[in-house]
Order: sequence, then structure tokens, then C-alpha cells
Amino acid sequence: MNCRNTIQMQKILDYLISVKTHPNAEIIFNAVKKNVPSITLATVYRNLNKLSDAGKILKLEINGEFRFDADTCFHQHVICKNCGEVKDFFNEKISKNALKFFNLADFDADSVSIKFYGICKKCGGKQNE
Amino acid sequence: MNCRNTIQMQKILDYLISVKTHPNAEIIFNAVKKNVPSITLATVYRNLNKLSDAGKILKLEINGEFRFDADTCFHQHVICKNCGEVKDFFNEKISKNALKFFNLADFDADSVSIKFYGICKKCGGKQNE
DNA sequence: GTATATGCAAACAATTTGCACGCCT
DNA sequence: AGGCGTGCAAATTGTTTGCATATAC
Repeated sequence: MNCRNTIQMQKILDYLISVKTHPNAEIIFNAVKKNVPSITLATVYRNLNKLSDAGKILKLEINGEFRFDADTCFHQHVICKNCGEVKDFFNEKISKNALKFFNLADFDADSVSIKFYGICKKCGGKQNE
Repeated sequence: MNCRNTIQMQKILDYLISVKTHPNAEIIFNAVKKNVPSITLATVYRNLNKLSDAGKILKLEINGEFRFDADTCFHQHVICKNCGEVKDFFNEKISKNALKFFNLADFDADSVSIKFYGICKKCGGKQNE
């Protein structure tokens, strides 16, 4: 892939690898800005899109925005319908199984995104307080 | 649920039930407008959110926007990474299996969203032409 | 040297919100 | 009658784009 090794891109990737959360572009921007003060949000978006096109990171659609994840191994995401918290769930089999049973003659699927929705412990019972 | 039976809401739901596509708010707006000329996009959004909160329709996050689906039975969605087309895939077992194997002590999941990504037949080989 | 990436600002697109009025129950 | 839903317009939020300059290779 046509991907130049700029400091901006490197720091964005470094940051994403260092966190277990699933930050959106703005959070990544603010974090990387500490190391590369001149960076702009546009550059962050451009790099995130490039990295996800290259398959180096995941681009998740959660709560109406894109979130990014440097862990590209088979796993799933868990989202609280109340507070919006996002967690990982690791069960390779669930994803592999889904792909195994997928078969549409006119469609060639190479990846699968699995999101569980529910209520986290913190919110349990007391929604929208 | 506090849900008044307005013509707007009824027509939105009728339209969604009548199509097998997964329209976004604007497409729904334009379709319903033919029957209810006074309707606005804001009303469409408000009703779609209410219907999905009530569990009567599904709110899908696809290609950076929300798409809506009146079929709330277990099924999955298939998205072409090239042209963005969205299709249904029906395999109850995949979704039920995912929920069955989900177990996080501090999280109670009641639904799962499964999206397959790949290239549709139309786009096969000739991406981004 | 040349093409690609950056920074900046502006444009865009999707969705939500405040408010006065109208309609369901 | 009272409250929820609507229409309208404006505000928000998230993301992309055009352009001149800077930088990686």
C-alpha cells in the first residue's frame, strides 16, 4: 500500500495500540496532539481511514460515530444501551462460526462485525438516571 | 410505551414494512411525503427513534449513517465494501449461537448485531471503477 | 525531484433540538 | 383540557475536501 511513514501516522498507530478502549477520532486527536502539537483533526481522520483501509486497524460504527481499534484479531464488541460504554468480548469461535455459515452465492464476505447490546452492571436497573 | 397513534408514525411504519431494503431517514422521508405531504425530516427521525427504542424496528449503523429495518427477527446484514449495498442474510443459528456463547459477568446482553463485509457480485474484481 | 501527507479553513452530511401550534385521547 | 407530536428553522456533531506548503522516499 502507498503508505508513507510519517510521524503523525506512527503516533496515531502507537496510541491506538497502547489503549484497550475504542476511542473516536477526537479522542485520538487530543492524545496524539500531546506528542505532535501541530497535528490537526483532518490528518487524524485521513490516517485512520488509511490504516483501516489497509486492514491495520478496525473502524467500528458505534453510537452514531466511528470508533477505532488496533486489535484486528477475531473478537466482538459489547455496547451498553444506556451509557454507551464499549467493551471487548473475546470468543474467536463466534466470529469464525458466523463466517463459516455465511454463504450467499452472489457475495464474497471476508470479515464480520459482531456487536452485543445490553445494559452494563453500572447502569443495571437504574437506566437514564 | 407512550406512543400516540399519529398518521405520520403509522405511514413510516407501513413504508418500512413494505420494503425489503434498508432505507435511511431521508429515503423514508421522501417516500412517506407522498402520502403525508406536510411531514418533515425531523418528525421522521423522531418516529424512527421512538420505534426503535420500542423494539418495533431495527436501527442499523451502516456506512456512517443509520438504516432502518422493520424485520426484527434474527437475521444478519451483508455490506459491500465497494458499492455499499446492503442485503439480508438469514441464519437464525448464527445470532442465537452468538448470544448463547456471550457471557460477561458484568454485562447483560439482550441483542446482537451481525454485519458481514465483502464484495458483491456486481463489484467483483472491478472495485472502484 | 516528485508525489504524497500535512495544516488550515471551509464545506458537507446526518441528526438533534427549541419553540409555538395542533391534534390525539 | 392537557400533554404529546408536529412543523419549521436553526444548531450540533462528526467527517470530508480544496489548496498551498512541507516532507518522505
